[in-house]
Amino acid sequence: MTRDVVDPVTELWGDDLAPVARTLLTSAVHCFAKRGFTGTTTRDVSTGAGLSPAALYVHFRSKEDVLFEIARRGHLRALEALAVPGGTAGLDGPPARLRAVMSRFVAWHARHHVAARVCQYELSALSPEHLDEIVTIRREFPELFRSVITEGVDRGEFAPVDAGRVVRALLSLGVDLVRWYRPDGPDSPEQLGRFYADLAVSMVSAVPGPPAG
Amino acid sequence: MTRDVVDPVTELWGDDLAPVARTLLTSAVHCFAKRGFTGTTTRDVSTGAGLSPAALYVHFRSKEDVLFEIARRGHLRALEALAVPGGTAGLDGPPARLRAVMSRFVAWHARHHVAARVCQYELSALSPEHLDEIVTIRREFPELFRSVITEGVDRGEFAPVDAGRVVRALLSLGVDLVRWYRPDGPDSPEQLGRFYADLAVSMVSAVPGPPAG
Amino acid sequence: MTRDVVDPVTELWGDDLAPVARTLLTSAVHCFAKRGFTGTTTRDVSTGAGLSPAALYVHFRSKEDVLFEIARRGHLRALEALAVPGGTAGLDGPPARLRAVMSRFVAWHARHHVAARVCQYELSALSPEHLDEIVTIRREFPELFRSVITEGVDRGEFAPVDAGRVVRALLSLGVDLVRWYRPDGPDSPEQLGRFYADLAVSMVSAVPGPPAG
Amino acid sequence: MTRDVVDPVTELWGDDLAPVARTLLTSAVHCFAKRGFTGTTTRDVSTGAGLSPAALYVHFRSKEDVLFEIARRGHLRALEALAVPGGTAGLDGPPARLRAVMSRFVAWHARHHVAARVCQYELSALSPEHLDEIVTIRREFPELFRSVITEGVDRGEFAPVDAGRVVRALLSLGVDLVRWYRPDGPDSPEQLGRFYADLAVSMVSAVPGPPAG
DNA sequence: CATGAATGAGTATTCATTCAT
DNA sequence: AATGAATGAATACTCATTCAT
Repeated sequence: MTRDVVDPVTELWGDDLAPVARTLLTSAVHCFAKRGFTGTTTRDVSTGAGLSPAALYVHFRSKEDVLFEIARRGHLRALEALAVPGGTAGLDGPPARLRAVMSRFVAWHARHHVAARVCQYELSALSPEHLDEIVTIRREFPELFRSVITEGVDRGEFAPVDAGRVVRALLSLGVDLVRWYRPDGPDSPEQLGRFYADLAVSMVSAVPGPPAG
Repeated sequence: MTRDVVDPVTELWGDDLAPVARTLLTSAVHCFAKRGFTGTTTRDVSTGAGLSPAALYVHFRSKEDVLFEIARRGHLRALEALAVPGGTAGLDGPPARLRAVMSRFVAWHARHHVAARVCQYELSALSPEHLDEIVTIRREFPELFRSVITEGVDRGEFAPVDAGRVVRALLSLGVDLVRWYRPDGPDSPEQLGRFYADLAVSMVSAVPGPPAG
Repeated sequence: MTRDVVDPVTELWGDDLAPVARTLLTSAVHCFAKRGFTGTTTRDVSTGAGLSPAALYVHFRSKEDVLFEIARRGHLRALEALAVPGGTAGLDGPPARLRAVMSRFVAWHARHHVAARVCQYELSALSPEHLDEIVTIRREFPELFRSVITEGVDRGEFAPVDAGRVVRALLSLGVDLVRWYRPDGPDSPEQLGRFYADLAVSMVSAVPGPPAG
Repeated sequence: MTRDVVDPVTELWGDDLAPVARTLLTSAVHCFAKRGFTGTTTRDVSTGAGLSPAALYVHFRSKEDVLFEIARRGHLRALEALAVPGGTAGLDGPPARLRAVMSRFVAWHARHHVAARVCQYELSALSPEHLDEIVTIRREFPELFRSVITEGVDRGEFAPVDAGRVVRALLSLGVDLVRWYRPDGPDSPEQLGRFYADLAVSMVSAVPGPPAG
């Protein structure tokens, strides 16, 4: 049951990358997360990987390219985490599906809070072309949430909420946790996921509301 | 009847600062929000204020000192916005008070989303001493929310929620919106505040929940 | 008998200067002596005199002009100290005159070691024209020594030494002491002057020498 | 039979330094000697070595570090020049040993007058730690002279002079010459050394003195 | 006379990147 | 593949000097 011995950062990179390149990306994630993209030097990244400053350029075209690889692979991995094999098809109805999507989204961001910080806060350092590519992937996330919400509303299982606003709120909860989550805190990624899934459900439930007078 | 002709950034600075110093802070807020602290040059800030690069040092000790002044004044202003004169004393009960605190918190962050971005995302560039000073101010925010939540729970007007987790979620919603809020979007700061106040209330309401079986 | 209560630096400036200008020169001497001309800022000089940075330019044309005034007045004062009223005319013969010149030269440099350091080590920062003016004054010093030595040699009262080389050695002794002299050391300026006068005499005395074989 | 084709500055650095580092030190010596440490820019040093401004930082940590290396190596070399293999052991008695030490000290300073100027006049620009290290080395020089003088006095071969004062005078003669010595002047380093050795001997010889009455 | 504000020209140092080895 | 050396272009900050008040 020792599922979690793997470093949450290292497990993000695929086999298509040379081991040294993966080491560099991992070092870059830690550097970018701590000091930001502009606050990190290529020397920081290289020496963090036990290499000379020039080594980075053997594996990547530029510092920006390193960020792009992190962002691209990070976003794809997060998407995979939501669209698990079998998906939410087997889940009976919108509430269960909302719980599933929210808890997975939150748990992934908690578990990968270091890499996710880079994916959420450093995108503005990307070149326009690279940014475009990432933005295209990112559009999937609100879409996933939106489809669940609208289905629930349409079916009458959710209160008639403004889907766009609720989706933004749900995404905010998942994204902002990379700013404050600490693995040595009280909640495991999965516990936090369950709690936030409860919040999601409460957000789409009818609320007594203030006295309508 | 144009409600707000004043620039939301400029109105943050007090009369104790020379006009030129205020112009510099305003320029710095826009620069830091767009490119981050390390991605901004002192030249960017100065020329953004219509001055020579050296002028910054007539009014501030260093680039970091500029950030500190923004963070200090920004946080104090945000706190003022929550603890308005008269406060929430006249409001009848926890639900109304929760609505008041949440809507003000959210509206302030939406209205001041540019400055707030700097206050939320650039603090790690502060010196340890300056960071300490800001962190001390920041502790007030969760405290304000927590007191409302616990009172509501104690009185039985809220569901028996985990106050710490709920507070973190509420703060997250307010904070993260500085990442995506655009004033030309569909919601005014006040509208967004009301929507998020509704969400806050739903979070502390008993939820039908999944059939407890 | 309280002859020496006056600050040795302040007493260098004449009545033709405004009191504030004298204060600035005094501050400049201390700054230049401690950090060198290039290592001193005009701000150092001004604030050392209790004034704002701009005040310096009310009294002097430039930082270099301050150095020039120090050098000019310093050199003239040193020259005055050697050519005392009555001079060495009343002294009977070259040995007594050599003692007089050397002891005065040394005592002046010891007493004014701070200002003298500036006069000896910072001249290269002067403009060519100003340097010329100072060099012209400086030529008097070796001349004074040389005339005493050559007279002693001609009269047969001194050994047939190479006057040029001896003069350079005597000047060196007087000049270099500004590098190490401390008023709280064992020797008063006058004591040091007497000791170096003895050395001067021994330098022009016939020495047993190494066995001429 | 051209005696010295090697550049007196370049020969100071050891084989442990990369050739480029030696070139930079040589350039720095010339710059520091001419314009002083604070008056020299790192650009001056680098371009004086035929390199770009950034190249200095490939080989040295800072401008101050360059000065430290010059001072450290310069002082050690000067010490070596005095304590030659075989030393003064074979020399018969204090007078010969005094001549040897003084002439070597003077000749070294004359030959290396450019580097020595930096070693003598720019030490105040060193960091406190580096200054300490140099001061420790410097203490050897007066000690070397003092031991010769006191031995001569004790044996009765020198007049009963005040060793401390005489040592300071001898060091002054050697040090101050770096201020005025020019290789194209009348004296070669060795000639000057011999002349100053004569002066040293005369300083410790009984002098007819003024009639003791 | 004195100064607070302002600035053009630096000044030490850094950094992303290249390239010969 | 990896690196030590090298560099052009910054980058935060300084400084001598000016000027309106």
